[in-house]
Amino acid sequence: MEGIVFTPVETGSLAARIQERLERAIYAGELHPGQRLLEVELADAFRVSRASLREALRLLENKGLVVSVPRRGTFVAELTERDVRDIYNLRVLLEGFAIRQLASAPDPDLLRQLEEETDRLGVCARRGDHIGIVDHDIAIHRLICGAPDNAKLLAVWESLVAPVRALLLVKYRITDDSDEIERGHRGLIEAIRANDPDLAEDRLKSHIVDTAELVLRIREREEPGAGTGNGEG
Amino acid sequence: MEGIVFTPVETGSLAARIQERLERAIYAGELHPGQRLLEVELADAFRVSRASLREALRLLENKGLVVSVPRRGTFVAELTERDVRDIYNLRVLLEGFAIRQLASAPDPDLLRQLEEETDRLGVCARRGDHIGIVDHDIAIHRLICGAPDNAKLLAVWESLVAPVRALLLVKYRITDDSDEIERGHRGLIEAIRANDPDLAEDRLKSHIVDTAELVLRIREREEPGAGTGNGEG
DNA sequence: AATGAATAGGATGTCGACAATCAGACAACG
DNA sequence: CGTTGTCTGATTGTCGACATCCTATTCATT
Repeated sequence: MEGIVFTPVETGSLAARIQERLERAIYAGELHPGQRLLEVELADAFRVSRASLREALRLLENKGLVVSVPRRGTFVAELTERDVRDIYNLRVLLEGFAIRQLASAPDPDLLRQLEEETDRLGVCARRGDHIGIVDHDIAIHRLICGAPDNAKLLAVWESLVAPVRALLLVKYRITDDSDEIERGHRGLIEAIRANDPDLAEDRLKSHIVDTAELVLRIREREEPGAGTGNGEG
Repeated sequence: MEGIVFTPVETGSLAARIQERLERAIYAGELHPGQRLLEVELADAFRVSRASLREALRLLENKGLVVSVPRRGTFVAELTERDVRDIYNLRVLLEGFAIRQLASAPDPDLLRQLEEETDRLGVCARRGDHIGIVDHDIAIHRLICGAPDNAKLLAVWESLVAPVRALLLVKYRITDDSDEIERGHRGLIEAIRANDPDLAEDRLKSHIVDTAELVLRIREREEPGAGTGNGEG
């Protein structure tokens, strides 16, 4: 009876399930940034009442995937170039702090988990499984952020994960150089294992900044007219 | 038509107003940490429907003031010692980053605002106005966090402000050494104006850590049996 | 032609009620 | 005596409908 970890029991909760469906739809691009989400229409589509759907929208709002303005409606969140920069700068700060602590006192168990995720990341990369790549990429960075054992820090990081996921999907839809993808993360682990906080932080910073710049270039190429979205919700 | 700042138009929104009332009640201690919030009871008290009240609870949940577990109910959030440490460590990270940027390139206008708030802080301190002290204390740190001009960073900081406010109320209910309160913040401004990022970050860090330790001591003295609350919401 | 008001349509805000589910108490059984 | 099963009261989850407010069109006026 010890060490056993149970998978979370089906949370049920209509709102939670709807929230997940909508989240996937946003990631899949079925719902475009800026698009208005009509409550009655969606409630009808999901065969639920507006009350449940509104609750789902609230959950989405907490995750930062939609923004709702009173009496005006709810819209799929738009990420301006500024938002992207803000998010990545914040990631540099948070994850930099985390990886620095981790590299100062490497935890063998955590290192093993990091390598496992990176292995899976490599498999997905070679397979061209973009969604899998993103999942494992995020999992790696989540592990890093969990290192300081600061629940609040992790929670804050999680609040950024939704837009980050959307951005990574954009990135990996274009670039799927499997070697490059894997190499970047191996370098991080290497620096951690080497007990070198400075190197780890530097590599992490480069890693994140490079991604940000790449994502911004892709966005600019695809949607030259973007950047007029709202900045906050 | 420039420089004009409009006061936020009456948001109306029943849920928002209820949320504010509940928030104040929590700060005032009328609702104890861990206390269950019955929907029907509260809805009845406010003379609104459960729908509006549930929405208000969701808003509170976003602010981290309550935690709700599905099918079990909603409870006033409890802060464990661990939570306090996590929050203050995170503040050190966020505000340290912010004040470092600010001290690297001091903005005269921002400095003026900081001094104004500190003046008001001093007035409240000498007057023994605890709530006012907390308001201006928070306002000062909010200004600092706004320095990097990173909306996400500020948003994340705001997500910590509710528990921080609650903790500061605890602190200033005990210690109202008006000189000490004002001096701490003057030191920060001084370091910023001196264009000394290292000094500014150091002083900020001490300032925050000292507060955290003091708050923890007060809590321990007042509620020796605390610390069994949940850790996350 | 441009501006402003009045109106019609539609979407969100709010409400009260029903249904599903959980906590606790109590009884039955090993 | 401890454990399991059942029942009951209470509370959250969900629903459909009405009220309120916003948007956009239309039309009169300058």
